[in-house]
Amino acid sequence: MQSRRWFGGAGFSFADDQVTETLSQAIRGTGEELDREPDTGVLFGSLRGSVVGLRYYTGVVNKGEMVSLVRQPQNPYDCNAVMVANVYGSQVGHIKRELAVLLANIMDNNLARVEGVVPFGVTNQFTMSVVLSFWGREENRDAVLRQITSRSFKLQSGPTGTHTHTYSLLFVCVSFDLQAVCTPLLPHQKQALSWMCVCENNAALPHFWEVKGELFYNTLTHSSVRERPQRVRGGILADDMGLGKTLTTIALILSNFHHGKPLPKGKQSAPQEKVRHYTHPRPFDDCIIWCVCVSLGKSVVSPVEAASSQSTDDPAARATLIICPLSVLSNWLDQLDQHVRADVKLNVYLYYGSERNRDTHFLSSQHMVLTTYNVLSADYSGSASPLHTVSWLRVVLDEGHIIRNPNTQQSKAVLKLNTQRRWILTGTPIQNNLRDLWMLVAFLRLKPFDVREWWNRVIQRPVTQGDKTGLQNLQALVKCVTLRRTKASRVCGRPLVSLPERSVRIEEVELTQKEREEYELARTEGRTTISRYVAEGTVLRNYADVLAILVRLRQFCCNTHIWVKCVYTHTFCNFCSRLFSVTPAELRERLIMKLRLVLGTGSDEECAVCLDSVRLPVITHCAHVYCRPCIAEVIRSEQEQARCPLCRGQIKASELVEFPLEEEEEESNLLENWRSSSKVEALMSSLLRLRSEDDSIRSLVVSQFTRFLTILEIPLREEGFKFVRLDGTMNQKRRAQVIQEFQSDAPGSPLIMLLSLKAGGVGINLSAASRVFLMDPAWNPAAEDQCVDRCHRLGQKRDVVITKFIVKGSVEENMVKIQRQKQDLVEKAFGTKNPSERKTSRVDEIRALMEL
DNA sequence: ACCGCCGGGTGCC
DNA sequence: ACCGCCGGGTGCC
Repeated sequence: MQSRRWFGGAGFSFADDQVTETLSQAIRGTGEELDREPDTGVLFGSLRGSVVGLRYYTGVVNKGEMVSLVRQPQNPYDCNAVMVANVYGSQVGHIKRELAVLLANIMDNNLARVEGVVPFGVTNQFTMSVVLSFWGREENRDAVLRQITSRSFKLQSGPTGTHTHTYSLLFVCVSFDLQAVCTPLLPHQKQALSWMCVCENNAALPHFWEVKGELFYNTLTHSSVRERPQRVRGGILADDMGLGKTLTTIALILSNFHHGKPLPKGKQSAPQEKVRHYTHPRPFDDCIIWCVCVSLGKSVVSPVEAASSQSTDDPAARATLIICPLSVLSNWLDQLDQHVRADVKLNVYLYYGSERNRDTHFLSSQHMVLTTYNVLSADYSGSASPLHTVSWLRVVLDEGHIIRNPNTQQSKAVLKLNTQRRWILTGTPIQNNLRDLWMLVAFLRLKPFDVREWWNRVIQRPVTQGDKTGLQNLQALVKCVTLRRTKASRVCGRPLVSLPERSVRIEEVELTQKEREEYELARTEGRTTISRYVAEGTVLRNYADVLAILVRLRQFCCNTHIWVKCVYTHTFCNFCSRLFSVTPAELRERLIMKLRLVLGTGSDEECAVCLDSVRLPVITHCAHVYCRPCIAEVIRSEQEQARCPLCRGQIKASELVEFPLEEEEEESNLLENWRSSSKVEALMSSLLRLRSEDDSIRSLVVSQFTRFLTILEIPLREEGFKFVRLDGTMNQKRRAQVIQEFQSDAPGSPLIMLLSLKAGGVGINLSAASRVFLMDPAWNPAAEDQCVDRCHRLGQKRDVVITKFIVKGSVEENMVKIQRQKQDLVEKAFGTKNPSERKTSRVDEIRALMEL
């Protein structure tokens, strides 16, 4: 098998797909190490070399095109061989032997990443030039330089040139009538629907492709392919929360079943029967779709190019698979009930629960199958996954930013689905980092950027390094697959939705003298510890302690009783000074304690590897918390040299400590010693005043600390408020009940919902509330916004008033300042900071918080 | 390959 | 003639 790959005599050309496929696999790697390569290396320099043997291969390259270099240690003619391939994985040639020795050495020892660009294109059939640039860690620069000069090559400084391009815009106007959806679509929803239909049926390639003679030319990578590149059939619907992404998607499913034709309406066809007859006029018969392509200042009006049916499409595929977080499953069912006409028989199957029907024929025969990311990845990890066997017409990822980390099982499972059309629904396409977007691009199979290398080289690195062209390329790329409107956007000069006003007021809370004394005591203690770390430069190494101190201060601002005394004494008196002079059992116990501290209090800690909130948390011996899969991947790839990404301390897989199964909290203890606090009083007086003024107004009371919510239950009961509670510990069924109860306008339904900030994050609709009390500031201002959006959304009839309680002269005031800076950053820099910058800004943040 | 390299043919100018 | 030079054959790794 292996030897065959390199077998080929003179004059023999490799045209067969098998080889091409193997090569592209070689470039892509196994998929296991997707996220490992650092994008942050520095450029050591570049040198000119030559590619030889062009006439034996079929890969096409153009002037300025990027190529990838793939080591071939098994090559029978030269174990130093370096193969050159174009963006599509077709082999172009080999690096000339003498140079290959050098590259092999550098690549095999991981001294630098080597990237190739073809400066002039192909001028003859035998050889061509290639500019090789070397990227790596600063500490490897000397070694690389030595390698290069010792073999009498010369490294030039500076990068190779890039090109700019302008892109044409696409405007689409559609008018049609939807018969199966009983809810009239708002103008912006119709616009989204028509855009989605065009994305699914239009065969035109994205604008960064140009037809040049017989070839297809990619203006971003400067590459050409003979085969028409597979276009994206789908896209990203990235509208703000509450603009009706769910409804629009339901309308899409009903109206665009096959090649722009709708689902049959009325009587349902038998499962096996192919749907050919439409008993009603098809909405698209009355549909006028015109594209106005504005290109270089000239307008051309042309009908949308009809979809050329691709031979690989399974014509029998008709089912749409919807994947969503558990928390919004019920929302889909509600919306279907609400918006689909009663006489439309839509086969919807909820693929959830242990009794789910795994029969693939059954699943294929549905119109819609609803499931969750967890069910999908659970199926995927087993043998023969039903969801991966079905040939889907369409897969929709709801809250698609869930899969932004490509290392997770969920993401891997999602990528392996077999479908013709792909959609991502998300309100927040970029949350932390540009990297978030890659996974979305990969899911959509936006060629060639679904291969990590091209994404990194054309988009990620240029943008991270502040290259304007990179940003333009990114915008062009995103634009061609994304529709994003905010509540402030306008259609035909009118706002998309006229939502009621939303105002924020900050209520400053004064601590009582006793509270102030306690707070100051804790603060002084914390400052001493942290300033020691700052002086030693060990803030990150002692991150868990620092967080613990901050959590403690933040909790003191709410109510001193949230703090669990025993944790405090252990953590601060024995533990923080020395880690290693204890027995393994003690160490383990203390690490678990820290882990609980970091997570259990509800602080929204993020994993420094995936930059997402921590999932499956583990703690290292140096007391840093990561997702287990993320840190396991680091250890797997770096083996014995594995170091903690935050403090560079040595880490081993065997020394990762997991969070033990959730123990029941001693709630009684919390309630027995109950005492009020200034913040509790401030909230209660607001609520009482509100009730006396208008007892129909409902409120969300939001905290990051679930224990604080528990504390608040006491005075609420005392004052006779009817309330419900929604937090992360509740299962889906319970959540749905609670939300329904709160949203219901039946007499005696609750006026208040106690909501944990995280649980209030995505998807749910709490439009019954028009008051939001944010009890404590969050690290991440976007989390607060998202939470407020639960009620400030479509369906909200009243003006929304948000009250933020901030304790005067406390860490909370500093958090608010940092929040503002973060907001600026997001607006300015598109939220693209690389992890090392993030880490330093973390230290700065901590110093700002503690006024050090 | 409008090269470099190899090796055979050749050999004053 | 154990050289230089010429020109044909040839050519990735």
